[in-house]
Amino acid sequence: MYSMTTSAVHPPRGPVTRKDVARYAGVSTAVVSYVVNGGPKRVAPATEAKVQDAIRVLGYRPNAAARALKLGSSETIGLIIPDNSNPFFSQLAHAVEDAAAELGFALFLTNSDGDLAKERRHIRNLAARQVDGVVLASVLSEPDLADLEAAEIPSVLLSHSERPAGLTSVGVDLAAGARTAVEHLVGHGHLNIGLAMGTTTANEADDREQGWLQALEGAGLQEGPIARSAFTREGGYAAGKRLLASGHRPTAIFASSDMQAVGILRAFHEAGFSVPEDFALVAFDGSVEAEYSWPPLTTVEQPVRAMADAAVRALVGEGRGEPPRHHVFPTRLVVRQSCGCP
Amino acid sequence: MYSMTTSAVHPPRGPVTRKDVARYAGVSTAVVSYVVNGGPKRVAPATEAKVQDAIRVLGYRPNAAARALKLGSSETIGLIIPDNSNPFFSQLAHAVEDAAAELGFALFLTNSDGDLAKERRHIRNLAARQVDGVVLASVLSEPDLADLEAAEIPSVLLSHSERPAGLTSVGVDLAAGARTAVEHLVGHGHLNIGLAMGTTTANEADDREQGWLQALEGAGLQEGPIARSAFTREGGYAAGKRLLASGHRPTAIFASSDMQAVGILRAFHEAGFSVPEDFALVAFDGSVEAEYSWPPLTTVEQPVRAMADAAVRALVGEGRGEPPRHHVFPTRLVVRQSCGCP
DNA sequence: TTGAAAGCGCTAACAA
DNA sequence: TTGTTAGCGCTTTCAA
Repeated sequence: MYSMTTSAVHPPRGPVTRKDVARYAGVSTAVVSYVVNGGPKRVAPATEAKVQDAIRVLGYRPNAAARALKLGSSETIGLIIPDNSNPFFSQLAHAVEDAAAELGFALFLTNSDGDLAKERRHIRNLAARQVDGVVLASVLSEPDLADLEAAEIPSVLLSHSERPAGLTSVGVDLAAGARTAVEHLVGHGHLNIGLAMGTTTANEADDREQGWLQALEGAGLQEGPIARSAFTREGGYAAGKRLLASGHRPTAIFASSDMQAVGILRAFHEAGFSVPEDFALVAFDGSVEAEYSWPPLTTVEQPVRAMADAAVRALVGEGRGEPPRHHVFPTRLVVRQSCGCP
Repeated sequence: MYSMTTSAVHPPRGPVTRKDVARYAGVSTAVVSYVVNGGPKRVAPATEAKVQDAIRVLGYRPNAAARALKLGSSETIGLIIPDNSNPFFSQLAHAVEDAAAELGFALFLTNSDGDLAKERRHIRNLAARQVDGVVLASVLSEPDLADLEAAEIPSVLLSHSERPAGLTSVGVDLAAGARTAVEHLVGHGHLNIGLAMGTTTANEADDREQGWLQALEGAGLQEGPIARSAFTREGGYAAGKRLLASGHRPTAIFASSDMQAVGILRAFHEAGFSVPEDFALVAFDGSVEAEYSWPPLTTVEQPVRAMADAAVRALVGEGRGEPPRHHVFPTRLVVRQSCGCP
């Protein structure tokens, strides 16, 4: 008789499960689990070898959904940003991805496009997907986190300097950063320093404006003209044109984002002006694009990587479960040429 | 006796499950499923109302992990790109997210940073997470998809013009795009047209170089100088300096990416040259940054949104399950000022 | 050191 | 139209 006594000759149909591995290795499914997860029980070296072998031979790959169901955690975090095509946010997303990956978490990326309804939908969706946490760069300073709270999903807010009540957040000191920028302009001898201020859908105060004001007051200078527009290249372009047309034309401008500064640069170039000869310009964010504009932008750099680390750690790292707190990071003025420095 | 006959007075401890809803609404769990998913069986309007009510009152939210386990699909796709801080890829990621969201899929974002080992790790990880498909902008033209194949996860390659054997891919006709760009430069009367060519980790031929060559040949022109460097701003900067130093200095340059062109612009500005007066420049990609450089870049635009749509549809939309094919999209020359046009 | 088995929450086939 | 129920693949307690 040559009858087969085992059916494990060819890999089983469909995906290989832990059961197949157990059968092939001649152990129980529990042991396979212990081997795969390195615990919680120890396994005899010989047994472990058999299991590892079976895993390799069968090409076994654990099913994350089953694991997530059992554990109640998907080892995943969500990120909601206004727009991944904005270099500041794309750098942030990259950093958050890195930080999450280091802890074994995958990253769901979503764009709200500055749309409140979309933001809310993404929050809902992420909650339903049982993410272990969400990093939210909201269009509002007090976003609606009800869905996350109901699902007991921790969240951290990004880029808010004012302390949101009872929420963990990470950001920079916007006012201090802006002040440094404007003081630098004052140091160059400018007396009429304008402001290109970004606005979000929710028309909230932004500390960068305060910082600008404080620096002006500190130097005993009058308020320069203000142009409000979106935090984008287009917004900056429009603001630049308006500033040019303003009755009391400034000799220097502080822009509340690199993107706006890039737009302003374009408006000035088109009008035949040079920066920094005709106008000095200092921006905010410290994104890569600022380094490669012409002239390279002097800008207030946000420590994106550190912020991302802090956010992720607060969510799923050692900071998990700690009481809400606001992490403030220092900014750094990166001096290039747009301010008038050589 | 006042004993309670039901325990549904206050919401149950822990997360609300479909069972709680069923109990509260006085129906079976199956009915709850039918209501939540809108099928596969019809439910009487009155019953449906009761269930909806229970869902609202209890604050029920379906558990995606359980659903994924049962269905064998997580309604999730993965995206692997070299670098989300590169505007071309960040726009692509944004577009892929949009396209996926339209179909109810969430997006895992991962960056390979041009690192082959990292790319492989991400592929593995996405496979383990049972994504329903992955869009891969690989650093290689023939990436290692073994893990995806073993898990029977469909994949599509992005930005490859040569047809990868047996794989679905989407990209543009690089040679044709490059040809158009160079022909435009020829039309401006340039006789010595250089090339700034990007290189990836895997040193593979790129059809943009062919296109440049073809246009030159077609016009009976000699080959201009070539500078090879990374597809980045830094790479372009280095290439720009090399081109400037080259013995037979070109009067026009075709750059294989917007980022390189931005770097070249910087190199030229620093050396005191103007574009397009001293040098004409045409780039490739059509990213937003090209519009706001100075001067604005004439560039070969890739239809990112359409490409993302095609990729996602091939993965999880109507294209799913169809035999592998290569989707080629046409490029469009966006004429701005860097080429010498007014 | 290993195994048996309960059960995570959901879907859908089948029964009523 | 509604209900019952068998798993999906995994982890881990409890027993051996």
